[in-house]
Amino acid sequence: MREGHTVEVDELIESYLSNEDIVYEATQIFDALSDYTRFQILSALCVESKSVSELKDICHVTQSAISHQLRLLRDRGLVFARREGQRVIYALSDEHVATLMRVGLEHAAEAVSVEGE
Amino acid sequence: MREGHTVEVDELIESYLSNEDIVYEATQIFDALSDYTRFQILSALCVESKSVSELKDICHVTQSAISHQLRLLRDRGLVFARREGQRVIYALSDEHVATLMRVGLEHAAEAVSVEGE
DNA sequence: TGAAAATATGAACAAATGCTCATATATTAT
DNA sequence: ATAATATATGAGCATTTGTTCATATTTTCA
Repeated sequence: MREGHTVEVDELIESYLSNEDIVYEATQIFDALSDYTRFQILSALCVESKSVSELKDICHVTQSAISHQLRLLRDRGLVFARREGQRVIYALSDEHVATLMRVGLEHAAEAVSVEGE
Repeated sequence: MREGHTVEVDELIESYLSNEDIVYEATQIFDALSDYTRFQILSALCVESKSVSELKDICHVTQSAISHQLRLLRDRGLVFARREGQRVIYALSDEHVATLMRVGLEHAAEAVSVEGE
């Protein structure tokens, strides 16, 4: 969309927009994706389920920081955990997350390439 | 996605994930959508371009608050402004925003309906 | 030119956020 | 039972965030 072109919004979507709870819930999922560490966690889980320590290695932050962020993601229903011996394995629990990340990354890739000249 | 089912991530997307700048840029667009006021602004602009005072009426916050948020959205390249007499008309400048909001709202609608029983 | 209307912006501040540190809990192996 | 490993969690803290208030800036109209 450029130069004054507007997007058609589905009727269904418009009905969602008038529902405060739904709008708030939507902002919550975007918030989950707005932090660098959480985004790394979720993108790692998009590829495959992983333990806390694996996620710690990927994200280069402390175990505590990972656990705190995983709790937030759990509370928001974006991931779920299952114990496997000493390890706790986390997995994505929402199919929309991968879609959002894909669209967000496509947007970002364009933005970065434009900015870099 | 449920019960251990994992999502296939496109090769292109995986290359994006290894680019720090792109990942950061992606978190920035999600951050833009993570605030209730900004989400209202962007969803209003999805339907049609609007002036600051129109947005103020829609979002039920002060003119100053709207202008501050519009500046943030402008700085991140999500909206652009054109003057029309005394008014300044804002419009979406990114086609991905509408897609993201649609997917986010679909997710939210499911989440809210599940929570509500 | 001067007043009114619309928008932008800087300072200040309370609230939220993400991290670290210390410590608790849970599981396995000795 | 005890130690070692993996994970969770509460408190504290520095930073960020979203808002309000006061004040600029811009445009129109009398």
